[in-house]
Amino acid sequence: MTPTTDRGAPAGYNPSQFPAFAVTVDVVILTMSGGSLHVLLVRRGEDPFEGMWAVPGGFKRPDETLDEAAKRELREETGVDAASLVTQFGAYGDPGRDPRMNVVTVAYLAVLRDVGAIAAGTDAADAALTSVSDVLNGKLQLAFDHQRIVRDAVERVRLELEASGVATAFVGTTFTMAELRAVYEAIWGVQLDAANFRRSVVADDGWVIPTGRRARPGAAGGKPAELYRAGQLWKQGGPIRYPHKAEKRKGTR
Amino acid sequence: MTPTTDRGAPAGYNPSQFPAFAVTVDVVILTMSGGSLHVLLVRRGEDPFEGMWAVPGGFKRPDETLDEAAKRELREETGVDAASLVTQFGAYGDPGRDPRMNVVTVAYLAVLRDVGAIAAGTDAADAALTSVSDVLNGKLQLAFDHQRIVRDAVERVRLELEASGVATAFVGTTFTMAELRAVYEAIWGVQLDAANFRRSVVADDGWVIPTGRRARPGAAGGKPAELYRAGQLWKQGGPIRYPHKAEKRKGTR
DNA sequence: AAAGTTATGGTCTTGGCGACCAGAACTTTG
DNA sequence: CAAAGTTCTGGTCGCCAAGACCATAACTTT
Repeated sequence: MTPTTDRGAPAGYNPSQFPAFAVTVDVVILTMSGGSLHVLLVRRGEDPFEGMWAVPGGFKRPDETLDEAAKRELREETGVDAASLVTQFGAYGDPGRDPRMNVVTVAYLAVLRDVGAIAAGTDAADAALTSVSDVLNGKLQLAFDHQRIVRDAVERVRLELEASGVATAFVGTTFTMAELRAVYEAIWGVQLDAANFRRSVVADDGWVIPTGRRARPGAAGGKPAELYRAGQLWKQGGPIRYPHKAEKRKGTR
Repeated sequence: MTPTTDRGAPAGYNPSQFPAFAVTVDVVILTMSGGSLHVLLVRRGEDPFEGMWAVPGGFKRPDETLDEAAKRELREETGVDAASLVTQFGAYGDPGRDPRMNVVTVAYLAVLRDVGAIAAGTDAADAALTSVSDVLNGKLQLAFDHQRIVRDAVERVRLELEASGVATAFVGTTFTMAELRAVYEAIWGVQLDAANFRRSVVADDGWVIPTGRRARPGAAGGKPAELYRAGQLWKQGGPIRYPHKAEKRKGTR
C-alpha cells in the first residue's frame, strides 16, 4: 500500500509488501487542580474529530526514540522541559481508530505540579485542564480512543502511586503534609488519617526533608504546617500503601 | 516538519509526507523448565541478524488489533490458542533498531505451562527454550534490541506475580503446593517457608481448589502431596506478597 | 478573650507475616 | 520387616506495620 521511507533495503527486499503505519505518541498530562485529578486536553482544529477535545500528541520522527518524542511533545505543548515523570504505559493500534489511515500510537503518562499557568502560555489553539471524572464518566467525549487512553493512564498512576514516589511530582518543590496527603486521597478516592499518614512518611529519613519554614494557614485559620521538600528515596518506592480494607475475609478481595 | 498538536491531515492529505513505519509484535514466551525461568527463542533465517536467536514476532496487519496480532503470532509459533496470559508491556522504537527500515515493535508477555513439546511440533526453522539468565547476563546474544525486551518482560512478570495470579499459568491444570511455590521462588529468587506459603494460599477459599487426588512422590520419596487446581480468584490478584525484608529500617527500602 | 480550625504527637489494638517446631505419611534402604 | 530419610502439613510464638482514636499545641478569625 503506502510506500515506506526506503532506507537501504537488502537486495530483493521490497518494503511495500509490508503494511505501513503512522506512529504517534500521545501524552496524558495529569495534575492536581482544586483537590481533584485533572488532565490537560487540547481542542482539535482539523479533521478528523475537528472541534473535539483530545490528548496532546504528534507524529514520531524516524530519528528520535519514543521517549524523546514524548518529551518533545510535552515540551512543545507545555514548555516544561524535564518532566517529573514521563512513563510509557501502552500502545494502541485498533484498526479504524483513526479513520484516515493506519495509526499506532504509543501513550505516555506525565505528572506535573501545576500545569495551569504553563498551558495558558502555549500557542495551542485551545488547551484546558479538565476534570478526569468528566472524561471517565463520558460527560466529555474525546476524539479517537482517547477516553480509553486516559482511563488506562489513571489506572497506571494509581498503581505507580504505591510502587514509586510519584506523589511528590504532583506537589510543588515545598509542600505540607496535608498537600501530599490530598494527592493520595484524590487519586485513590480514600480518606487517610492525618496523624498516621504523617508518621508513615516521616518514619524513615529520606522521604521528606523538613525545611525550617512554615506555611501560611488557609482562610479558615489553624496551626501553620511545616514545609517539607522531597528527599531522594522517592525514586525507589513510596511509603504509603493502598488501604486494602474491603477484603473482610471470605470471597472478597 | 510535522505539526504538533495537529496529528490530523487536511483534506487532500498525502500519507507519504508523514514518516512511515513498519509495526511488529514480539511475544516473549516464558515458562518454567528444570526449576528455572526459560524463554522461547527462534533462530532467524534471514537478514538482518541471520542465524542469531530472537524473540518470535511478526508484522501487525492493518485489519487486526495489537492483541490479536500477538495471539496470532503465539498461535503460529507454538500452536497454543488461548494463552493463559498475554499482556502488552512495552513499545520499542529506537532509531536504527532495525537496520533495514523504521520499525516500531509492541512487546507482549505470554506465560505457558510447558512449551517444550509444543515448540518442537512447530515448523519454525529452529526453536529452543533458553535459560533466561543466559540471555540477561549476555552469554547468549540476541538480535535487534531483544535482550532489553526480554529483560523488561522478566521485570514485568516479577511485578505481575505479586499483583495478579500469573503463578498458576506456569504450572499445569493440577499442581502441588511445592510446584506453585517453586514458581515464586524461581522468579523472585527467594526462599519461602513451605508451611507459611501453604497457609497464605489456602487461607481464603477461591485461590486453589483441592482435588481429592495425591501426586506421586519424587525419586527421593516423602509424603505424597495433595493435588490442587486453580480457582477463579487468581484473576484479581495473588495471595503471596514479595518479602520486602531487606528494609531493616533506616535508609534502605 | 473566646471559639474555631488545623497540625501533630501519643496510645492501644488488631492482624498479617515470618521463624521455628513437631508430627504425619510415605518412600527407599539395610 | 525395621530403620532411616524425605516431604508434607498443621501448630505456636513473637514481631511489627497499620489503623482507630484521643489529646494537645498553635494559630486563625470573630
